[in-house]
Amino acid sequence: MSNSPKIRNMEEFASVSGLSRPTVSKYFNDPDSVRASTRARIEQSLEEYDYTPNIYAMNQNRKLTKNVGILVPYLADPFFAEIARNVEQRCIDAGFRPTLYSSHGDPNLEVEILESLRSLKPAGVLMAPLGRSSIRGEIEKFCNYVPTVLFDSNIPDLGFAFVGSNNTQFSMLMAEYLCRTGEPPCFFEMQFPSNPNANKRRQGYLDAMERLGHEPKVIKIEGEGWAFEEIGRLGAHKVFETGGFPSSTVLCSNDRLAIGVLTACWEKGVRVGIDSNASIRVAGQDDHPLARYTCPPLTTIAQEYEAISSYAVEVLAKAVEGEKKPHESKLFEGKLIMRDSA
Amino acid sequence: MSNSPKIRNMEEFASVSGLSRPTVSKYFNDPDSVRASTRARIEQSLEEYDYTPNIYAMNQNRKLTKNVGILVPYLADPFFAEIARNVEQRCIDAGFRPTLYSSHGDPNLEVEILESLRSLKPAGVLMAPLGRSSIRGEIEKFCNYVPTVLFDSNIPDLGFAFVGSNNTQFSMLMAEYLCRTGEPPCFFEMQFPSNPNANKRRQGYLDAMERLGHEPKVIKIEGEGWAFEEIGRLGAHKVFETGGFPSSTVLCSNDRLAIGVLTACWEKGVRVGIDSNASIRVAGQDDHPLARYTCPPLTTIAQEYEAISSYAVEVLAKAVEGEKKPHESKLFEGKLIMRDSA
DNA sequence: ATATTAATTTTACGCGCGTAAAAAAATAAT
DNA sequence: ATTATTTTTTTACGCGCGTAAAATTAATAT
Repeated sequence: MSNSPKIRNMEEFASVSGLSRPTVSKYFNDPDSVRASTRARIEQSLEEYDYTPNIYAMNQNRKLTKNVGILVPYLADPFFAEIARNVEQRCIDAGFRPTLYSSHGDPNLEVEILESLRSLKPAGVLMAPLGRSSIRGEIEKFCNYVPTVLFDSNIPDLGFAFVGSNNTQFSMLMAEYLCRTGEPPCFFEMQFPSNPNANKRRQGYLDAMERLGHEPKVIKIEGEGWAFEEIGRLGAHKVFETGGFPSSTVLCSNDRLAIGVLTACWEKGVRVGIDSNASIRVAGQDDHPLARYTCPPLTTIAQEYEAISSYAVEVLAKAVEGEKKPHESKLFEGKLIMRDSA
Repeated sequence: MSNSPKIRNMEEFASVSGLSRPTVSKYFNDPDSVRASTRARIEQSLEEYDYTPNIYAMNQNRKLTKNVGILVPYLADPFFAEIARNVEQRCIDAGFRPTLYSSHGDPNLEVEILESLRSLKPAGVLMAPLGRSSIRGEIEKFCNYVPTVLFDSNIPDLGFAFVGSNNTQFSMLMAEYLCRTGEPPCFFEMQFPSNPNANKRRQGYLDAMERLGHEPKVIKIEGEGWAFEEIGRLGAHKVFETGGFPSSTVLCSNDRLAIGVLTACWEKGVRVGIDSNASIRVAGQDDHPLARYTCPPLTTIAQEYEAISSYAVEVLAKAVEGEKKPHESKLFEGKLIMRDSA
């Protein structure tokens, strides 16, 4: 920072601090591992001399780096961008050095990222897998080498733990609300959902309908990939062409599908909402960042972003420290967000 | 891959390949720097023995790593997520090792990321700055150490080059279209835009209006930060409360503001679009990934994602190779995307 | 076949740090 | 003050690789 001579390496920095290099090295590994007076001296020199240890030399010999990989299936989905931001911040707070990756919806890329991640010797990885299309064998191999916590979407018995939402509860909560306030909903989903959460949500819907004594009606639409809005839009149009929805209330498997349905309704001239001149209600699930801004604003179920993020990082920290325990599956409940679409 | 013994380092790998370590090292730095027959031998062993050079040992002594940092201002904005994905892919194609970062709208974080980036000795950095709130001095310092190409949003004379869109042309194109097809538009923007592109867009609007002989009307709304949809929504409500828009056509500075305006219109019961029973037209700029799915679908100007991405990486590659030349500013034109909102 | 040039191998050193073991010093307990 | 304990210093080695210079080999030209 100052006009002091440039420090070239830890040796020189230790010298100007009046300490030995191993002591300084110890400080950088864990500041609390040195005496308070020593720590103070190092931190004072640090302000004066502006030295940063060479990250490559550090990690070359360290058993464990502080690196943590964060892998999400599709970063262009604001939902994942948002949760990734949360997780990233928690990692920093926990003293890790997070790096963000996206599989961009491609199972091969997902594996490639894991492979390149291994060469970074990460302390741990937080991974939201693609889901159905994920190549389980490869991910399993990875988990044997690197402590991995799965989030958002589960792959049974894989990794150290899974942290996510209680998707069954999501749909049950919404289905109950919709039944209470109007015609019992039909359920709108992709025929082959990319993500196992969709199955849980369908089941939650079916359970709720049975318990309330209504006949469940599930609509499965075609479409592959991660362009959910377009899939929802085309699916809804197909429904309109083939007699329309079996109920005036449509519970979508997720918000992005719902956004597509809203678009299709607009294109078809169908009014959506809860006021008197609307003819259909549409609800989603996830509380997508833009759900508040659809027309009408989307009634949905909010995920516990912060809780999921902080718990996932908490569990990962334990895994990194070598804690052994049976595979845990922690689920957070969702909250109903009532807006004007349903 | 096979049942062959595990390779521990480059020495061993060179040995089983029947070559010397320096030759193998040379290969990994640049496969084309060794004879074809040698290359073939290495690649054959590579398949058989599954060896990857230690990335930390490599980068410790290399003058230049293959790392490239990609920094965007706000990753939860799908527009930036999408362009980041493009840029990332181009970097990989060019043989770099990209890492993605987001400033999350925070100027201090932007600087922090640059600082931590320096310790990674990156070959270069592709940076979309926050804009107005960016701390120019700190970024300038960084650019003196690391070849940096700015994209999306410019900071005058900073970095090796700037690659972005011709924002003046964007607004001119849209303003002309709107004048041609209906009432001349007013311009809707934030009072203190976070991003200099907004100024270019306002100027393009003003120029077009003058040239076409219409009186320009600029509406400046309050709001800070990156929650553009909410800022647009609240701003539009304020406009409605104070006499309404001065024109039945509203050209928004960007799509996210426009999405907020659409929401406000819905909440106010104002019909948006180009059909007979609509009372207002709304247009955006950027072709946000969700612009197609608003109700009504948003008329907008599409950025040349691919062209910007590939040109930015191309220029960066030159900068990395040490090419010296005056600061270049490359701008790409936008395309009008006609939908139902205007 | 011989000289010329380019590619490769040998040899050798260094990078910046982690880390282990033993010796010395500082602190705490008795 | 003496002993026990914790912290720091010394000493020493190694990690996996980059890279320079000299020696060797292979490819090309004459």
